[in-house]
Amino acid sequence: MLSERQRMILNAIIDDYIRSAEPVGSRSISKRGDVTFSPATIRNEMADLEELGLLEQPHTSAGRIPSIKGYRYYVDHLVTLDGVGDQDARKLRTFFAEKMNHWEDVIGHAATVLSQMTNYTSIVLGPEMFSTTLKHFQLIPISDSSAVAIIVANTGHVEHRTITIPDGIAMEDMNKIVNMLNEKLTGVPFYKVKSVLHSEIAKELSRYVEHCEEILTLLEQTITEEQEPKVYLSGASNMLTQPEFKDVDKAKSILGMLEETQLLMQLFQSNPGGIQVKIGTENALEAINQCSLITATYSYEGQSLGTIGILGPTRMEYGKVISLLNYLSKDIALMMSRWYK
Amino acid sequence: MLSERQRMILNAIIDDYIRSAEPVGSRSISKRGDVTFSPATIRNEMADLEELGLLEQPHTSAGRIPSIKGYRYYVDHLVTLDGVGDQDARKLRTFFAEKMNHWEDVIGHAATVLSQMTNYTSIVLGPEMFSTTLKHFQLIPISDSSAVAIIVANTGHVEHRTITIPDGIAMEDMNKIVNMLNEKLTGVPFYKVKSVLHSEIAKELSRYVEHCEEILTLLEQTITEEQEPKVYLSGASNMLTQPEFKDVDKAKSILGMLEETQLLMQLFQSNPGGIQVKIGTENALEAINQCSLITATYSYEGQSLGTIGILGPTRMEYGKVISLLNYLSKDIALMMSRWYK
DNA sequence: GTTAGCACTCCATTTCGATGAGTGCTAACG
DNA sequence: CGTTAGCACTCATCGAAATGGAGTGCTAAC
Repeated sequence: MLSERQRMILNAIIDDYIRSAEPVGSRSISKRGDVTFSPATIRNEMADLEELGLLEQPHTSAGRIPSIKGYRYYVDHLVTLDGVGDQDARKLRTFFAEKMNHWEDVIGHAATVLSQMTNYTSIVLGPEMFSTTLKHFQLIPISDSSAVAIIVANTGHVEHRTITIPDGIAMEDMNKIVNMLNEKLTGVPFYKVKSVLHSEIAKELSRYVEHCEEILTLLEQTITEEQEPKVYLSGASNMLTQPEFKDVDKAKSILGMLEETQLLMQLFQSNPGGIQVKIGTENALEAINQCSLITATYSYEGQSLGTIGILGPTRMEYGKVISLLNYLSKDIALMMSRWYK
Repeated sequence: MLSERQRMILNAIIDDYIRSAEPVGSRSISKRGDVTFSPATIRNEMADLEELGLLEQPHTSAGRIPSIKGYRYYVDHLVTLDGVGDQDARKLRTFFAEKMNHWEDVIGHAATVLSQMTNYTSIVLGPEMFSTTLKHFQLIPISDSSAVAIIVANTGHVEHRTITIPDGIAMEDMNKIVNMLNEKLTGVPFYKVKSVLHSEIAKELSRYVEHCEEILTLLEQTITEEQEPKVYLSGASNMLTQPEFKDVDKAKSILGMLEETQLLMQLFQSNPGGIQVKIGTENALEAINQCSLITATYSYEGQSLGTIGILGPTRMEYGKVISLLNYLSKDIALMMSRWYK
């Protein structure tokens, strides 16, 4: 348990370090105004905080910097949520006022705004269709042997893919089945589509359509095919403004990682809802062991749909970012419900 | 006009410099084997080449590096197209063998492969719908006041957007019009849609549908709305491996630029078809004045559809990249025709 | 418990000279 | 006359040594 004074000092050090990116000395803390003790006293406390593992010393004659544990304590107990500034709020309002055609545009654009406002990197996971329901399913023939399958969800989300139609299958038969599927599957959540298909539809169809099995399998694959949510990335180059990544090799390993969509999705795997902060080595990936990742989920009708996140150096403006993500995730939810008023 | 010997020397210098990224001295050229003159002779020629503006000297006691003009001469007269290596060819074959659902996936994936094979940054402009024709148009209602419009092109390309339906317009009326549009517009190239809409359809409809004007305007907007081609970017972090960008500020200005889709599209504006090489300051954007951009267009049925490009330092392996882009752009065309055999 | 004072540590920056790669010029060579 | 060997000169780079200064830990006094 820390004393009040220790907490003040820890807070002051982290604040300073977040601003300056340089080890903080006892003298500068003493001069800040909010901690009115002499440098010597502060030095003593700092030594204690270091013993507790909350601070570190790059070398004997330097000031202190926060350790991972120190940041963790700061985030859990000390950080003050600044709220969203006037300017940012205005920016967000104009952002949400913009008319956008695609669901995905909203999310993608949100990523851009987020990275611009924070000067960090933003990573946004697009909505998953998993929990939504099927609204419409359709095949549009393109040539003799190929067609475009279009799948619309109740959220207005559209998926489409090109499929190849095997030889010996008549378009008519396909259409019969598609019509049937539409009747039976509309309103069914995607995660149930597969079972409904097998239990209710398969037998009924088999009577009056040739090649039924084959067609059904094809369509089933088409509808249920794993559709990984899209990942939107913005402001990756902001990483380069951080002094901790002025070393090109470090920067490269992070930016390289950011290009691999697969890895990014891994980062977002544990998804308990609400705001989550992962500091330094708390992150699974080694490439971002010097970074912190703050994530928030956005939801629609109580269902968590996707995640928005900010990646920055461990020396991140936690207060600002947490407030912002909180604000934005709620606003996105709001916007979605308005969208389908 | 350069003498044969000068061309050999210029070629040798550029080759060496592309490999090493360091100023090339007369001695190392002399030792390469393909130029059998003494260092002193080579020095004389180098001085001449410098006077011609083809070479530069970072400082008096350093070797020479190619100037923009030097690279230009190299690309126009000297470069040997290596062809595509076995390994790369194999990689491309497996790439094209993969089954992909979306048209866009092919293009996006091509960008990835391209950047991996070259270790440069690849930029790919997705297919434009401009020159394709309309195959199918449809509205799917999502809620009382919103619907998803789906537009399918003859290439299998799908566009969709969410539209808001104004109060006082019945879904029925909408559907009538949509059906009509499908009849009349199928097979019409997108760039003609607007005029056909006005000349052939407007008057005919106005007779038997209420609110005709309003609906038509809405749909027209929906169909013809500027759809900027998507930009796919891959391997941006490869820039950081280049010694010329070890300075973080330079790297930042380039990577920052790469994040702005708008700017990237600018880069691709002049689009004469075939392979195009822009070296250093020949590029419009200042941010890439130290880079070269090589682009190729890919086409379908004679129509140029989009562009694939490689961005790297001016010290780029021109021969390799040009061969590769040439190969790939043709393969994409091939693939597209096979897709709709 | 707090603070002033002081010796000490160690990084960062500068300075300086040595090193060496590379040049331009001149003179000799075939 | 083209080519080449030789040589003095330039200048970036590297390492060692010197300097400065920020910050600490400890002790003793308040």
